[in-house]
Amino acid sequence: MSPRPDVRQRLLEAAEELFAAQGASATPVDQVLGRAGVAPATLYAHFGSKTGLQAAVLESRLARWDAVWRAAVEAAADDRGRLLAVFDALEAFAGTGAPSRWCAFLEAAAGAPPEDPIGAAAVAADTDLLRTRLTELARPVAGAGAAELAEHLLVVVSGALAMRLRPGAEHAVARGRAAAEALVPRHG
Amino acid sequence: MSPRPDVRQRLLEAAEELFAAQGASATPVDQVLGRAGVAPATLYAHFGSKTGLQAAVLESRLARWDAVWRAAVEAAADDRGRLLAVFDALEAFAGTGAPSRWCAFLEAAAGAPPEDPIGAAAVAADTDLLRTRLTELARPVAGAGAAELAEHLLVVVSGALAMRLRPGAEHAVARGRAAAEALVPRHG
DNA sequence: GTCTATACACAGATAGAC
DNA sequence: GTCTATCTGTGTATAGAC
Repeated sequence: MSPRPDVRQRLLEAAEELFAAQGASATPVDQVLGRAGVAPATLYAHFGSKTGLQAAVLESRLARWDAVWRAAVEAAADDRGRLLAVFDALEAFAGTGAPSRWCAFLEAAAGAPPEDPIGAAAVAADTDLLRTRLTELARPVAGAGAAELAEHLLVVVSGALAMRLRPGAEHAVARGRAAAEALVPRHG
Repeated sequence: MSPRPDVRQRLLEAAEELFAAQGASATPVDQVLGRAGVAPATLYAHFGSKTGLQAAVLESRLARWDAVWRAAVEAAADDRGRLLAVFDALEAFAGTGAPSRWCAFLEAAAGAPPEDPIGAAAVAADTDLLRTRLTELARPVAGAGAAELAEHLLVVVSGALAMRLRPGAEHAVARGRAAAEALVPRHG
C-alpha cells in the first residue's frame, strides 16, 4: 500500500489514453511520463523501450476490444443482429476508456514501416480476430457464403474506421452500419 | 538551360515518391534532399517548410487522382461499370508514379493532429471529390437513392484503402471491388 | 536561386544515486 | 524499483557566401 502503487498500470493507462487520442508516434515519451507521474528510467525498466510500451498498450487494447465485441454479440437479438453487432461494439468501445482518434491497430500499421514487427503483429492480430469472428457470425445468416460475406464486412468495418479520418468523423460508425445493412440479407 | 533545371519539380517528385512509400511524417527532409540532389536552403526557399512541401505534394497528387479516375470512368462500358470504375482507377493510380503504402490523404489526416490545417484540408478535398463524383455516377444506377448508395460506396472505398494496412494488402482493392459489387444493384 | 555550414530543439534512452 | 540528471542522435530550419 505505498502511496505510488501499480506504476506499470499507471504507465499503461496514461500511454493508452495519449496514444489513442494523438497517435503513438505523435506522442512523446515525456508526455506519458508526465501524465503517469513517473520518471523516465522507470518506464524503461518496465517496458524496455517506447516500442515495448506501445506493444503492451496494443495487447491490452485488443483484449478489451475482444471483450466489448463479445458482449455486444451476446446482447443482440437474432442472427442478423449478432452479425451486425460489430457496429454496436465499435460504438461501445469508443465509450470505454479514453476517446480515440481512429483505430489504434491501423494507426500502428500506418505509423510504422511495413517490416516493423510490432505494428505488423498488432494489426495482424486485430485482422485475424475480425475475420474469424465475422465468419463465424455470418454462417447462420449466409451459410456457405459466410466467408465471402465476412470478407465484405471486413472491408466495411475497416472503412468505418477510416471514415473517422474524414470530415464528419462523428457519423463514421453509423455510415458503416448503414453500408453493412445493405450488404447483409434480411433473412437467412 | 542550366545543368540543374526544374529544381522545384525535382523536389516535388522526390517528395511524392518518398512520402507515398514511407509516409510523410516518417520521411526526413534530408532524404528528400538527397534524392532530389538539392540543398536544404533551396527547399525552404521554394516551399517554406516541410509542411508546405507536403501540401504541394498532396495538391499534385489529388490532381493526378482526379485525372486517372476520370479516364477510368470514360473507359467503362455502362452505367454500372462507370460507378464501379473507381476501383479500376485505384488500380491504375497505383501504377502511375511510385508505389504507395496506402492513401496519402488519409495518411496526412492520420499523421497530423485533427486541427492541423494541411492534413484536414487535403483529406477534405479528397473526400469531397469522392462523395461528389460517386453521387453523380450513382444517379443513373440508383436514381433517388444515389446519395445513399454513394455514401455506402465511400465507406467501401475507404475500407479498400484501409485494407492496404492489413495483411494481404495486395488484395485490398480486389476485396473492395467485390464488396462494392454486392452493394450495387445489377440493373437500374 | 542555390550552395555550405551550422544553429536550435527535442526525442528516446541511460548512468548512477537512493 | 524509482528517482535526478544527463547523453546522444536526429530532425527542422536558417545564416551567410557565391
